[in-house]
Amino acid sequence: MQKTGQPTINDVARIAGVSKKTVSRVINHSPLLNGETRKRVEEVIADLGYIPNPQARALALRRNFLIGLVHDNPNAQTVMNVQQGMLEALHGTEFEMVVRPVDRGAATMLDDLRHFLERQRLFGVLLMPPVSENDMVAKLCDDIGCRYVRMGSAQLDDAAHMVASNDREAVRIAVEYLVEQGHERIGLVAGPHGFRSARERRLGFEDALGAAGIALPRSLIADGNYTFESGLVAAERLLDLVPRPTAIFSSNDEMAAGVIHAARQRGLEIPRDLSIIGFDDTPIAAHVWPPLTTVRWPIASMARSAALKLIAGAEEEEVGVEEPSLFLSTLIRRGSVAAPAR
Amino acid sequence: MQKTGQPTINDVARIAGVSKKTVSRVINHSPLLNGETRKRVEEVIADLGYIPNPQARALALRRNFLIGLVHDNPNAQTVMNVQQGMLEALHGTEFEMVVRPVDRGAATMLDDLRHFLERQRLFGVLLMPPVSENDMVAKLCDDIGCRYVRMGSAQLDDAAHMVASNDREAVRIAVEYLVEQGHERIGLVAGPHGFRSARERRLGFEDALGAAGIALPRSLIADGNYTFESGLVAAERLLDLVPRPTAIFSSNDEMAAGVIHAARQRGLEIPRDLSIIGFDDTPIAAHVWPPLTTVRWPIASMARSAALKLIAGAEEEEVGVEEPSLFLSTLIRRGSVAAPAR
DNA sequence: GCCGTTTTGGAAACCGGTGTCAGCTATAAC
DNA sequence: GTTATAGCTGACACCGGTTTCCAAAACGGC
Repeated sequence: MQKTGQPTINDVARIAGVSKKTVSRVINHSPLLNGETRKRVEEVIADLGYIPNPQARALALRRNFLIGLVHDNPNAQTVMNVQQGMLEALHGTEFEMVVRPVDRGAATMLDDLRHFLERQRLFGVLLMPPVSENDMVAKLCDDIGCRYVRMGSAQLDDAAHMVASNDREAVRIAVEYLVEQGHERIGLVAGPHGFRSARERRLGFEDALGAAGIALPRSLIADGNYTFESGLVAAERLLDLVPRPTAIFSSNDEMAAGVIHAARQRGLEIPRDLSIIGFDDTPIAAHVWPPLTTVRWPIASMARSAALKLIAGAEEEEVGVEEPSLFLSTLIRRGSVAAPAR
Repeated sequence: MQKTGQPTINDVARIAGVSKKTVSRVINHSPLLNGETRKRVEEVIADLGYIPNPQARALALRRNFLIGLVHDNPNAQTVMNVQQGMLEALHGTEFEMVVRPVDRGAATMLDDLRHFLERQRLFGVLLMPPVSENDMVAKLCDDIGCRYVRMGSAQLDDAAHMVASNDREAVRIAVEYLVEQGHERIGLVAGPHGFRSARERRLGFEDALGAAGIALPRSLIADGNYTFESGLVAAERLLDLVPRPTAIFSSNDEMAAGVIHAARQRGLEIPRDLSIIGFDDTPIAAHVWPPLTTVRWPIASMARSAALKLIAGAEEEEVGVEEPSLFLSTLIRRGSVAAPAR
């Protein structure tokens, strides 16, 4: 009867001279346990190096110790930042991270997601934008009974289910900075329709111009889809305008890189001939030339906070502090903004 | 006795009028089954939309349907490419992806990994460079009985456990291209010590110069650690040399972006005054100005292939074709190379 | 028609935990 | 001293699959 594998709860119980159930109580920090017995069991657990089998717990509890990251975000850097924040929160806990990309276009997206959630019985999921902005997905989680936290660029939901940044205000501050520098003809490279972040950032842009009493002709707004190429195309249109805008706010850094590219291709020097501000503060912002002035989006901190919110109460230690649900973005001033040439 | 949840194997058995065991045989494609019975059971399964509970299977089989991605790679884009390739391979299967970063520096790295593998009983793991180059990790997987596939820049192991690219040859071809253009003073921004990829790329660099009969003074080799900043620092040293090198090969794109940055800061025009070739072909390569000539590293395809290797045989359909284990990188010619000024 | 061999299906144990509930102690109240 | 009460503890069923063992049925050779 040689035991080959890892110790089980039965081994612990036998050696400690108690029942499985008692060991289970120790593991789960049940409050109804005699100090004496608990201590003895804990010693045996430490002795054997016993670790509860996650598969067995998952079966018995009808719930896995997995946190899902559901995303359809095309930006690799953003997704990695979120993963990093999540993993930071999960580090040292019994939770693991499962990554689940979804196809926002697909008609079967909701069904696929439902199957995934029902099958895997995840402990909870973190919803990244833009899929997090889809109320149907949140409702699906509610229906199935799967915990979730949404991440986004504006409050959509109660604080228990949402971690948001305040993009509108951050963009307003950034564009006001352009105005302070003396810019009056400022172009906007907007994000894709249907993205909440795109809408909030555009609103912030309009807020700033409105407050400064600067008119915003429709022609100064160019659509993009958050990719480098779309930023390049949008910039080409904006730079063809007469008179040419002296500054451009791009709704994310990758498109801002495209704007820089387009400007350089036609011989414009940045920031002398054109000022540019981006959004996100991905590494690309620091690496382009000139370094990009941009709005730092604290997405990793948001993800960390969201993950902590998700597992709050499940862990041994009490959380104590409530996780914040609103994060403020800050303007990072680098070298892509100057006063307009007179 | 209202059943609320999803159907179980018992429901299927009861309705089909057979035993659990028989249903289990159908699910697992046991060959010893009457065509008649099998068909009836399959109908009931389809009717009920029955899906075997992964947690229960994991417990009974002592093996999870999770594939781990173990990595300590600092490059977000590379990690995302690998994830994408893996997920592509896993799509439509019963496998999910669990991401597990490890801390290469930590003394407890191996122990942490062992605990992770023993606890979670993953089906298998994919090892990304540079941790994949650590033979201790491979040995650990062997000891524990966890399947694994290593990804890397050169063959380290038998084909069943390894998917490799041929960096040395790819770099040789890239540097030969510089030589063909007339460059004779070519600098190298090397990768960090201890990285196999860094070593292979350096060897390829030396191969090309050796074949061309060009001497390689030690001063033309600058160390980097794959980050933008290290590329910038390395380039500053190389560009201070007299005579100045007319071309630089950088062991990855991010450092190449740093080289471009450094060159521009001192007023050099690329490619007129300095030719640059990178490695990886991450998006940054196409987005810097001028667009970077680089070696495309097919990391996503490699990851896809590695994942398929891992799950080969576990899936219903026979794989049939053997997955390739050696991938060739190709030179992507963009705008950062020209003949040296005379 | 008898017996041995092969195919098929069921009962029960098992994987390693958790929940329910009854029973056994202490302690407190009378 | 007896009883009510609360606090621990353990026996047992259960989560939903897989596996072992065995019996029954079907088949074939003599």
